[in-house]
Parts: sequence; C-alpha cells; structure tokens
Amino acid sequence: MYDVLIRHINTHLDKKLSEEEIMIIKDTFKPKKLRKHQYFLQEGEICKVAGFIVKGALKQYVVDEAGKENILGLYVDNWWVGDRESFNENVPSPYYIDAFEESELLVVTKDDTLDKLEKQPFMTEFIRTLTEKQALKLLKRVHSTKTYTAEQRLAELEKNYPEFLQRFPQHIIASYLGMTKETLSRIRANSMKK
Amino acid sequence: MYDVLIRHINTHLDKKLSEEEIMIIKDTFKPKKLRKHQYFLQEGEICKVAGFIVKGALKQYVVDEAGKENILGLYVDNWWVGDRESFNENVPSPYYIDAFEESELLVVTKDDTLDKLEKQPFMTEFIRTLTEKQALKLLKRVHSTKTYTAEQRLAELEKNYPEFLQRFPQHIIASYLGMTKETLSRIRANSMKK
DNA sequence: CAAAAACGTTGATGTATGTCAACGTTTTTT
DNA sequence: AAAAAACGTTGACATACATCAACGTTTTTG
Repeated sequence: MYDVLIRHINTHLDKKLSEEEIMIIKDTFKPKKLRKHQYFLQEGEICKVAGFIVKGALKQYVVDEAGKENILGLYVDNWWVGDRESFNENVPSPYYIDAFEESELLVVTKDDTLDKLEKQPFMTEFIRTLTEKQALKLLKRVHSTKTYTAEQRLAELEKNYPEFLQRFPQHIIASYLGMTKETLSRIRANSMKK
Repeated sequence: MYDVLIRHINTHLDKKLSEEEIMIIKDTFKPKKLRKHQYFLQEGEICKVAGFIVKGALKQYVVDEAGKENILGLYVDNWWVGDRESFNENVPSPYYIDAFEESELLVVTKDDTLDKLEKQPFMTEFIRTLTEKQALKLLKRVHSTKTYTAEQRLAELEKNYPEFLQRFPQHIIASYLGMTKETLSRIRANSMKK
C-alpha cells in the first residue's frame, strides 16, 4: 500500500527517498477506505485531512441553487484530494468531495503535517512541486474553457486523461468539461460518423 | 523601492523578515524598468527571470491562429509575473507577457533563486504560500468561467479587482473575462440604465 | 497639429450550446 | 426477478453570446 505513495513521491523529486524518510511517511499517513458515494468532505466542513489516492476515484463539486452538481475536479489513482485552502487556513470549505468508486486512501491530519512532515525538507519540496504543477494545469484549464469549443475540449480530455472517459459516466465528464450531457452526447454521435 | 517588496513578503508570512533576510532580498532582486508595450516574455522564449511589480501593469496572453490576443492574466502593483513552468523547467513558454503601462519591477534570475533565495526557509515558505493562493484563485476562475453569465463575471471582477477596470481598457477586460468587447459594452450599457 | 491608430458603441444576423421533454437501455437496489 | 434509479440519446425550441460591419470619439504618433 505505502509503496504506491513512495513511488509517487520519488517520481516527483530529484533524488530518491531515504529509508528514514520512508519510515516517516509510513508513520504519518494512515489508511482510510471510502465506500462508494461516501463523503470525503462536505460543504461547510473544515477539511481536516489531505489524502493520497492509492486506488479509487473521487469527484469534487459544488451544488448550485437548483441543486445541480457542478464538477470542478476528478481524481483517480495516484492523485491527491482535499481542499487546500480549508486545510491550511482552517476555514469551511465550499466544496463537496466524495468517492465515486470504492477507494483506498492514505491520509494525513493537519497536526501531523505540521509536526512531522513539514519538518522534512523532502516533503516541503515535494509539496511545492505538486502545488506548482496543479497551478499550471489550472491555468491551462482556464485558458481552454475560455477559448475552445465543446468538441475541442473533449478531444483535449481524451488526449490528456483518457482514463477519465473509462471511469466516469458521461454526465460527470460533461459537467467537468463545462457542458451539458446532451451536448456531450451529440458531439460523440457526430465524431462517430467520421 | 525594495520596501514595497519587503512589505509584500511580510504580509504573506507569519513572522516579519529579519534584517539579514532583508539584506539577502536587496542583494538578489535587481530593478528592471519596462517601457509601455515592451515584452517581458515572448512565446517560444524561456522565461529567465521572475518579477515582482513595484509599480505598473502587465498582461499575459496567447495569440491564436487569427492573430487575436487572448488575455490569460492581468498583473498590477504588488503582483508577480513570469511563467513558472518555463522558469522552473527551462522549457519554452507558450505565453506572451508585456508591459501595458510603464512599469518598474524587481527581478531574480533562476540561478540566484536557486543559489541564494531557496537556501532561505522564509523564501521557500513564501513561495509555497503564494503558489497555493494562486492555485486557489485559478480554481475559482475555472469555476466562474464555467458557471456564470457574462454579466455575473463582470460583477465579480468589479468586486474583486475594481482597479482593473480603471487601469485596463474594455477590450482587454473583455478578453480576460472570456467575452468580446461588444458583449462587455452591451452589459455595461444595460446596467447603466438601472 | 494633423493623420493614424486604438477604442467604444450600436445594429443586424448567425450559431454553439442550453433547456425541456420523451423514451429506451443499463445498472442498482430490494 | 421485479422495481426503481441512473444513464444516454434524440428532437424541438430558446437564448446568450459571437461575428461582422459601420461609425463617432479619444488617444497616440510622426
């Protein structure tokens, strides 16, 4: 279980983790299982843990006045979940995050993060790289939501995250891409014909 | 000149900068002036410096096949500019950044960042906070671009960054908000009437 | 200061995508 | 296995916004 996380961290750092560092990781991250549909975080709550997805799939969303889920993020194996702002600043989160599939996570609490992990240079370095990469992805998403047609956005998703299309149903993908399920359906029907 | 930057860093950290740390800052950040319309970064270039805006205004954009500028970011006094991905990974940037007004920056090179700044815990901590805040803003922007109408997006901008409306002409604001200048003009005409 | 460029507004028209509704299929629950 | 819920598709229609074009005003430039 932990080796998935360790391999993940190694691929994002310049040098491999030492035995000692690996021990620290095993000591601070706790396993947590989520049933399908179980909440990881609810609107109004403070996000108390950050989680690494060993296996599974989760979605992050807001619910609008009409009660419709608006998908902001999809997360699968080897990704991180949580609301960083809520976690860091101890403020209520505006987001829901729930398990879309049965999922296995490794989670850390805020206290453990501060007391153990952030004392470790390898960890602060790792967090930094990760946050930066996340920010870059988001900038690209802002850009693509603005400039591309629904069809182009789908093509981009197929290219960058083909696994999403297998794992999530179409109405979820549609919402993530900022379009309705009907539009997505029509686009697919169209591109079939070619 | 440097006190603007120092004050800025102080507001983002838990404890104030020491005299020694201030010396390091003064030693690594170099003043740089940009004329109106001067490039800070061009598409295809590697972003060699990161800059803090002491005074001025810059815009970040991509140019599409039709030659149209598509504004991704607007930056004014007390903000940072640069392409982090290009800067960090030494890869060509897809973005243009240029001065919209005569601007005064304080810039650091990559080498100085690694050799001097990132040896300093206060600086890595600062960069982390900043990157996180940026990521949060971007997530909100992804969300708002997707879910709000043109009118609501303008209202949001007026609330969050009223200074933009003063400093940038309407067609720039429109592009930043992901709409055409005509639409923006009509929205304003409409809300006047009320 | 005259000419040119940039900017903002308004109207006519086009279009991508949303909304609403009905229906068949697949999956989940009991 | 039956019933219920979730999912995907298709059609008719609505609409927010883009595009194109013309024109007046303001700003920049030689």
